[in-house]
Amino acid sequence: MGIEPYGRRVDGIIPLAEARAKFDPASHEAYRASAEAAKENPAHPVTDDRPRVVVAGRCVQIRAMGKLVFLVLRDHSGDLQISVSKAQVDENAFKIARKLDYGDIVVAGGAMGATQKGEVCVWADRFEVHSKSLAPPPEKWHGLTDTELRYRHRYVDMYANPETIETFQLRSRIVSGVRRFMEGRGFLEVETPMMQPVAGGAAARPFVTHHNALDIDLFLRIAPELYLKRLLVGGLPRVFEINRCFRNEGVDRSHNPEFTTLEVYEAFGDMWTMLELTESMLRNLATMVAGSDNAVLPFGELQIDWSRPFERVAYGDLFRSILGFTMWDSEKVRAKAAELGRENVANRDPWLLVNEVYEECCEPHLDPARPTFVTDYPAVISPLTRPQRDNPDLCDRWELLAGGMELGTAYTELNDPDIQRARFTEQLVGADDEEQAFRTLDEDFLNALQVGMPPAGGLGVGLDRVVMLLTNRRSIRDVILFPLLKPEGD
RNA sequence: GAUCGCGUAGCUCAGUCGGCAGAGCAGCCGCCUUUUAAGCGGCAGGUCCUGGGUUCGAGUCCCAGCGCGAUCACCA
Repeated sequence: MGIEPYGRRVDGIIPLAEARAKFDPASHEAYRASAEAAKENPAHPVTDDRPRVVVAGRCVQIRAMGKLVFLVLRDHSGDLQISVSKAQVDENAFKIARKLDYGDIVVAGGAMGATQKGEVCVWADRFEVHSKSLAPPPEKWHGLTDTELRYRHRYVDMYANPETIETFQLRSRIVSGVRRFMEGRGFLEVETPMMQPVAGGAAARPFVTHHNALDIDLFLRIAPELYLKRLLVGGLPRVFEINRCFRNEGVDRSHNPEFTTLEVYEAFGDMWTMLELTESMLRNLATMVAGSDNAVLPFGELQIDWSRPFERVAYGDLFRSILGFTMWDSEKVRAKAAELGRENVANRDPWLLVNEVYEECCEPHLDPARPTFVTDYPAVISPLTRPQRDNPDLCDRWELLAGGMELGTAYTELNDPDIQRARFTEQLVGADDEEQAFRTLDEDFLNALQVGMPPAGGLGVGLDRVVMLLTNRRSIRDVILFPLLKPEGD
């Protein structure tokens, strides 16, 4: 047909939703009345004051009715019907419309009007295909439901399932909302190494890579913590980073090997300033998503209320209320751990057993519909946290849980280099061979603490999980554009 | 890593007791100026995930593998 199937630049395109909003019933009625009159009396002038638009989109529905073709275009803003009448476009454009395939990317221009059935549509006088789609389209009624195909061919999922593109548009607004909030509080966004010679700041297996020119192994970071604290030492009092972490561990509905975190450090703050900040930020985001101050958002079967103050409970209080004895009662803790099937309970650190009992027995009792701060964690499981002055078994740390997931953790940072070195060393003693391979002592970080780090509050939040909760997506893969899958075998 | 479930046309899915491989949509052809997942009529479309085994005969039963999902484990 002598046409360029892959298009060219087009100016003046507006989103489909914007075009739809331009529809004006009065001018459309006036046009129809004058067209009717002209039919009976050819001398009657046809007046057409309907708004004119130029739009583009991917074709998702086609109904060809002889000399009239109805099609529905879809873009990031929504769907809009285009009506192509043989009488209103040139011969070639009509032939193109007749030969249209699902998935073609189309430009149409014309008057915003409506059909006899009242469907708002563009009555095209311009019609062009700017990209042919050669791949067969997904089924139009059921859509693309195969989860594997949705993740592997996200670009198809995005146009076949509008809620997918909506989720990622919302994710973008949430992340930029986090950024605005943090900047509004006077925090400076920074970027610290993703490739680290020592993988520190969390207890997780890292990915290993290799730098050829330097001939050294590097680890993809499991946390930015130790670098952000160096910035406190260097004199930046309020910093945050939004970036990827990588953990070489299992994959499930709430874990992807690469994930996005917000980490925050505030000089002269503590776990409580971080708690206030986190609660304000999440309430802020939920209000934005809900579009009202009454921020109750659905998450599966749950209705999570983000507008009320979050629950707060001390780790030890929760422990006692559920188990009926205190966590300092190491005999009962051992007995309970043994009952839960733990091996070798006599020789293990009692606080590690406390935490295992806690995670198995207490965490499931928290109301998943209520965001909850659990405070005052055992010090043993928190080596980067400052122990409490009057009770060194505990430390100034909280975790935030909601929807049955851990959303984040914060602490009053440990800034005593001697205690920090002792903590790191204890960890290394407990490490098995595999851990020894990647968990080495970060001497430079300890050196930074010796230079002197101000007391500080620090925070880490899993942004993917925040997005899950705020957009009501049950799998982390639904909020990560390209989640990790095994390569397709052959 | 463990257990369970699933894998059939481009897509969404049926397929009975082991007996010729099916439907709808998409595609192709013809007709049609008002359709709303669907105008009307016709045609074509297969590595039944892969490899073995049992059987006269396997999409179906058995074994092994691959992929995806769910649950668990791991994840201070």
